[in-house]
Amino acid sequence: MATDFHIGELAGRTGRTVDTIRWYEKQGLIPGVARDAGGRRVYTENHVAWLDLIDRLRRTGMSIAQLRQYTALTRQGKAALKEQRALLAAHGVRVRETIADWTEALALIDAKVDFYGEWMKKGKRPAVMPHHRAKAPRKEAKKAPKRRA
Amino acid sequence: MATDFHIGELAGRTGRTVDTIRWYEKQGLIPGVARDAGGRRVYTENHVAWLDLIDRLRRTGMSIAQLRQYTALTRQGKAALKEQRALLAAHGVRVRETIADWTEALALIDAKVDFYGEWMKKGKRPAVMPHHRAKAPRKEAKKAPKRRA
DNA sequence: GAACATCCTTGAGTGCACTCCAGCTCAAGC
DNA sequence: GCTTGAGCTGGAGTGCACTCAAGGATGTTC
Repeated sequence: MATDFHIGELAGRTGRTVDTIRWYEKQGLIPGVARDAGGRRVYTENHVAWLDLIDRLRRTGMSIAQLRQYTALTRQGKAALKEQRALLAAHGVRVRETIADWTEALALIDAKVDFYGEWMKKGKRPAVMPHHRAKAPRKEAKKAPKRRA
Repeated sequence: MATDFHIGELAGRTGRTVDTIRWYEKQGLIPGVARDAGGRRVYTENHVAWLDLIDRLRRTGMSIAQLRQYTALTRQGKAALKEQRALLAAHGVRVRETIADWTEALALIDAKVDFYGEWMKKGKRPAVMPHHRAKAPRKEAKKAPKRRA
């Protein structure tokens, strides 16, 4: 294929940095990276798609360690189909839980916003900002995203 | 009030560790902490509610820095109502965006799970796992949660 | 009044996910 | 054939949010 390319282009097309891509590879998240005569990494369209998937999973909270597992499974191809499916399905469950958690948080946030609105309008603190206890005091649910840039 | 308590109980009731609570205070996230004769921190029911709110905000991706800002505003009480509301409203917008993002990711994950299911059933790779390109290649959206315990 | 739990402060250490740097090689353009 | 740019490796550094440890003081229980 004449359409293969080097790391710079992959970085440009996937929105991550060259350093991150190399680091991902070292972490075992990028299978099938060839080298050209000069020792430079050569990528294909498949790598773009793969990085996009990785990105989606990362952004929904999958850790590098889990991604490494998943990558290892895909490397085995057909032989590990069941595990691949299971891993992704389990992640789907976690994502659904997190969405539910965040949706619940949103209700509290919106209620607080309204509360401030009332307070401002009336000039005095409204009766109740009802005790917004975390519903499951001991549940120790998922933690928060980190955002950058 | 005879119902006030020390840091250990607050930790127990809010699900965080004693160290974390002290660290939060140092970060400016816990206003109105009194001390008893022996120099120990004394908390009230309000602190439980406050920590629960903090927790909700943290878990939906608000950084310590933003929480510090918000805390500073609430310390000003009525005087900063508008800013308090604005900060929370802005956070609500980010939460909504993230939920949308995660929901979208979920569609991809479910599609992949189905894809694996088909593959397993048919014994051969289904025609398309359509190119799951990230819709906005350059958008650089929110990053992922961190989970622990 | 001795043991033991709980609290205090200061400061260092941890884990994760990058991110940057130094010093080098390689390829392409002029 | 020399500069320029992109890529290479190994390793150190960063930012965030805790987490732990050392060395003491205080309070409670028997």
